[in-house]
Order: sequence, then structure tokens, then C-alpha cells
Amino acid sequence: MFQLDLKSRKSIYEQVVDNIKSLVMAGVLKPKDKLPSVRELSRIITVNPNTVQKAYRELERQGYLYTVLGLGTFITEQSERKPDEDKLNDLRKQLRQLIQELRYNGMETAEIRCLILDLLNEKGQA
Amino acid sequence: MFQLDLKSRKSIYEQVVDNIKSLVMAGVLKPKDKLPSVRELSRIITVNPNTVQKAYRELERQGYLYTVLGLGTFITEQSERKPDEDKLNDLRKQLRQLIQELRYNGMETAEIRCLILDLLNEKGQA
DNA sequence: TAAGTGTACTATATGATTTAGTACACTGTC
DNA sequence: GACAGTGTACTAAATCATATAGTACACTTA
Repeated sequence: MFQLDLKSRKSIYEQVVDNIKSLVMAGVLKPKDKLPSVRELSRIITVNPNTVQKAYRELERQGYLYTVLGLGTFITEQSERKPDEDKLNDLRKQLRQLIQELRYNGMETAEIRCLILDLLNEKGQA
Repeated sequence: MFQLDLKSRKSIYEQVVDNIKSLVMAGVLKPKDKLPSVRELSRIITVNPNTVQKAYRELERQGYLYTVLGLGTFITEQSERKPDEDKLNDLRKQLRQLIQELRYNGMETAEIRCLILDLLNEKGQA
């Protein structure tokens, strides 16, 4: 399903969260899709079930998943998701910080603009 | 000098690193400026000297500072900094991820473009 | 010499992370 | 009802990162 980096400074459950988020946002996992059960995914990536459960709980808190007791966990439908203003504000701050850092590392405004417009087009056609 | 959030999930030394990076990138701290000594900053923000030292060490590793034994730690001059390709690649990845996440949280391509162009102008004039 | 630097080291306490194991309530199917 | 498969909630233990406390040393400047 995805790869873990045990040497990473990121904790395992965070890596699981990020990986699943990426799969959702890339459209690989679609709304109403059923995720592997906690125990199954834990076997697949050879991690403790508690760790997977922690990741799923976090993903549910962020609105990416919902769970039906006794059935499993599923990808949230877009219409069901509430626009998270706090999350958006946080993302804006991160973006500001990121641009600042690109600048500090020697990238010119024009370069940054090109890079971003490329990224926007690339994803806009997916 | 700056504020710490002890309730944050970010560790203290990481907050110190981020704060100083921001001050440098915003131009508040300029090249050759002398930073507070490890012991002094530790008194100012009421944190253990070891914690400040850890932050300084990390900032030096990232190229923001340099230290002169017996004298203190100083802000690196731009001409002295080597363009860090690994760092830039990492920043590009982060940017891609960030845009993806903005999209997923309901922001349209046009909105994102506006937001980013605003940010680019804002910083470009500073 | 003295005070102020960075640096290194040990020791300790705390918290997050991860694993292990058990248990319970729910849903579906046989 | 029985059963297997779900999510969920615990306790317990091991490990690691973080943070504090304290000491010590080499260097620079005055």
C-alpha cells in the first residue's frame, strides 16, 4: 500500500496519516472506498494494530475518514466534509513560511512563480 | 525576543529554531549580527542552556549561523551560504503537498493562484 | 587573572511512541 | 444462536526524544 521509513524522525503513525492523506488527495482512494481494517493494515505494514488505530483516529479527526461500527472505516465524501477554516488558516501560514524559506535558499521571485504555476497546472488536469 | 508555546506539540528547541529562522528571513537579524549567548538566551526565555545549544547547533547545521569559539554565534552572510540542493528539493516537495492540501480543503486553483501571487508581492517589497 | 564565550559530558525526569495482550460491543453471514 | 470480522478501549512494559540540572574544559577579550 505504501512505504514506511523506520529511520525517519517522523513517528510511524504520522507517516501512516500522511501516506493515506496523499492517497486520498491524489484520488487513488475515492469517497466511500473501504480502507483495510486496523488489524489487516497492521499485518500488511508489520506494525502494531494500536499504531494503525491511532493513525485512523487522527485521520477521522481531520475529516478524511469516517467509521461505521462493526463494518469498517471509509473515505469521507466531499459533500460531507465541512470546510475547516482553522486548517485553511494554518495552511496559509505554512505557505507563507515556505515561500520565505524558498527565497532564503536562493530562489528568485520569478522562479518561485514559475514553479508554483507549474504545480497548479499539473494538478489541475489530474 | 520571541514567544514560546509550552503547550505546543512542537518541542521547545524546534520552536527556538523556527523563531530565529523567521527573524533571519524577515531581516530582523542581519548577517554578522551577534546572537545572545547560549546562557543569556536561556535566561531570557527561561529554558535550559542545553536546549538553546541544541537549537543553535541545528541552526548552524542548516547554515543560518556560524560560531566563533570564545566569541559567540553570528548570523551567516548570504555570500557564505552554499545553496542547499537537498533543502530546495525538500521545499519543493512540501510546496506540492501544501497545494494539494489547499485543494482538498476546498480552495480553487484560481484562489490559490491569487493567494500565492499576493504572498510573492508582499514579500518582494520588504 | 577574570568574566564571558561555545562545547562536551553525565545523570535524571518526563512524555510520546510503540509494542503486546486482553476484552467488549457491533455487524454481517452461516 | 454461533461465528468471524469490524472498531474501540483498556493495562502494562520497553524504548526513545526531550528537557532539566550540574559540572567541566578550552577559547577570547579586557
